[in-house]
Amino acid sequence: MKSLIPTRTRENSDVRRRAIAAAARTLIAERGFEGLRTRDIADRVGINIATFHYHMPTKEALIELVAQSMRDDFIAQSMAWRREGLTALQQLQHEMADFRETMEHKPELFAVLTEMIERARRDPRIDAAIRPLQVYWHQQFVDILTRGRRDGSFRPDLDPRAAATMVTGAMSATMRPPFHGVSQFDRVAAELLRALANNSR
Amino acid sequence: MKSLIPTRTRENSDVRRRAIAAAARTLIAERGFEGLRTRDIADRVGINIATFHYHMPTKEALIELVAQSMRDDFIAQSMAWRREGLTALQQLQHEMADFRETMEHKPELFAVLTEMIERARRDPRIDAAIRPLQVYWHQQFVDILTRGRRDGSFRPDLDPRAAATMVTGAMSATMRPPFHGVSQFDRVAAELLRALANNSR
Amino acid sequence: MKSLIPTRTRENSDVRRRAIAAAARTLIAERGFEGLRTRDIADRVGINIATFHYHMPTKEALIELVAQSMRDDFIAQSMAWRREGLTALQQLQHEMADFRETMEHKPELFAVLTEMIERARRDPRIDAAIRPLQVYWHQQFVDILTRGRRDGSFRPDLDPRAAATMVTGAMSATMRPPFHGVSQFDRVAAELLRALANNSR
Amino acid sequence: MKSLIPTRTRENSDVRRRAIAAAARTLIAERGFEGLRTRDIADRVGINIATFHYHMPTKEALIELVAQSMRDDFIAQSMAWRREGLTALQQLQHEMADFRETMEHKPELFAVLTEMIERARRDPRIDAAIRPLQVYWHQQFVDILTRGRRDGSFRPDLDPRAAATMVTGAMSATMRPPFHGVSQFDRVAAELLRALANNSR
DNA sequence: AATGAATGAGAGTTCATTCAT
DNA sequence: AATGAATGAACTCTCATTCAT
Repeated sequence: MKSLIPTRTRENSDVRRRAIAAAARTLIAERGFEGLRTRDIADRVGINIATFHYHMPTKEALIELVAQSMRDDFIAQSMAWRREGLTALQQLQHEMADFRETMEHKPELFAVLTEMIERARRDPRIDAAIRPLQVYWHQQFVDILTRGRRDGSFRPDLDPRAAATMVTGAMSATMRPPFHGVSQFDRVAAELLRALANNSR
Repeated sequence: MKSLIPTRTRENSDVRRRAIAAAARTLIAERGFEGLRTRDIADRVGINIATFHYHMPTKEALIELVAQSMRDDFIAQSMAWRREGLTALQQLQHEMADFRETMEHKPELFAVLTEMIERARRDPRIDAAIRPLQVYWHQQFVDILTRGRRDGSFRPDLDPRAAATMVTGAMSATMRPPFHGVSQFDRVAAELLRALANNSR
Repeated sequence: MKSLIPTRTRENSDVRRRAIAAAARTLIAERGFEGLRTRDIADRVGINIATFHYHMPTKEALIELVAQSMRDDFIAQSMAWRREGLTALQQLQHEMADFRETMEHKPELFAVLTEMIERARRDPRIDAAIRPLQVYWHQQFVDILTRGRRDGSFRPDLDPRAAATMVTGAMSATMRPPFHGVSQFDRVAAELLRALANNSR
Repeated sequence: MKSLIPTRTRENSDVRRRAIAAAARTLIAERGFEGLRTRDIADRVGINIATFHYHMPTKEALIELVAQSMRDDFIAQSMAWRREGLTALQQLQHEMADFRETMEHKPELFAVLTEMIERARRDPRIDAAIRPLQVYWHQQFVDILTRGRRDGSFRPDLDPRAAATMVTGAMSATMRPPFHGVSQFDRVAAELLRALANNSR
């Protein structure tokens, strides 16, 4: 049985860490890892730099925390959005709509994510934290495409893994300069649907 | 007769600038902008940090130089590889082969490029230097796809601009973690060709 | 019980700032602005250069602080020395004695002041900080001379503002090379008194 | 017998040195010793920094050259302005007029001079170069005042050396902030004349 | 849990001076 | 006599981290 009182501090500490991660994300989106300063994060949270380090041993740990928080949010989001009883095509369209939604209303998320992907190249810990997110997302498309190929809505010559990379790659391209933005996304999404469609029947 | 004692090399400014840009590229590929230190560049070139600043006023200027050198190299490369008298499909395959070639033998180039794209988000000067490269590359696919659609080798419902983004996006995805590498590229390239092919005839 | 190991002193910010200003003054007196180095100041105060910058954002700010501290000290001094119920002549003699006192026991003060005056020519912030000090000092003589002219102890044809400049200028001349020193001052002070005296009665 | 040809180079070299000294003066007037950079001087003269050092071994030597050039100019000026057959009072008025003239048309001269006087405090070589100039100027007033006291135009209780310091000090005060400018000078000059005048006859 | 003060290590940049031609 | 290239030594300032309270 847990103590009835102390959760207070535990919670507070956790609240702080979350606040720190959130502030870090905002700043990474604004200035990239390059311009990320622990002091700015502390300022944004409204705490002293020493207090920051009380909650966060090192900057490395912070970055890992951010990576984990990205992954957790993403997975949570995906779970929440999970729909049952849809055709493969419908599910694909939903996935695209979700992506579009995020692009429109939370563009910082993508900014942070792309920074992370870049950093993952050199930092195994970031790679470890981010990879599941990417793999999970990719796998969703693999599943959808496999199902859709089976039920005849997608091309029979489809290679699900390669096609999933094609889909995620094409969508991702619309979140990076120079061809980013929702209108670009819409045209690319439409093209993807045509590219996957089974025209032989 | 020249002195036998190996004097410190005195190169002309242009040679030095090129060497500096090259060293900077290598270091950006290795450590990203985040870990780029002017002193390391100077060391790599084999010059004093003051000499570095003799040739390069500021770090900002250096980064712009690198961006420009990327663009120039890319355009030069494209020109060199330009082939005449090919069908659209053949030309597309050549473009893909060129990409694969670079991915296999000069992977740092892509590492630097993706860093630049990230930075372009916040730095208008980098954006200005990099954008032509991206636009040029994209446009080549637009042209190929337009031609291929006309001659019937590609789908008639193709939206050349969107499809070009799809192609470049899918290819780019294979140069970033977690699904990078030539074998991935080969599968994605094959998938792209199937996705573009005109199956109706 | 306190630790026996002499811990690095932790002072509060205000004490440190004062110490920094004092050290800066000494160094300016010794080497002028030309030779003023932040590291030397830090060394003199016994702190790390980073600690220096914790208390002092920039060198510019430091110089302004020094200017302000000069002004504050000067005004405080003047207030402390203020005497009541003296004739104009007596007050003039007191002013001169005060100047002589400072010249003899705190010559650095004048060295710093003259450096500041020189710098004020190019730096509006220093000018703004130093000017009140100069104006205040000048005005004291204007007041004394006006009073003394009225009561007949000074020449009736006296132009108080011009004469005040003459007095301060002559006195200042004895704090700069090549004719500086107290013995020079004494002779000049005596000459000033004769020059101001009302010989017509 | 001198060579008939080589004077060319000698002259050129001397011309260069003079140009360097002139440029240095301008820059000292503009930015003080604090902001004096050899490169700026070279730029102003229109030569390379290495060429500068060909003509000028060190910065120290340059400063000494400037000091000497100031002295030489001053002495030359004084000689040129020397008038014969004037009363002490007339000569005093001429000296004042000359000062006023310089203040109005060559204010940089005073800016450089005051910088030099400040530097002389710490640099014996500058002191050695500048002192003659100051002594010479001072002595001229000593002579005038002595003569004027003898002929009855100035106060009989005049101490010529102290009074000369008073005169030069008062005049110098009008070339430094905060009370500088020709109108200030005019009032101070008038006051000085009244202060020196013999009112007893 | 929080903070003001402190710091080592290093960052980019500057500058008088020198070298080779 | 002139110069492009090079450099050692310093400079101001920054930043993640730690200490003492």
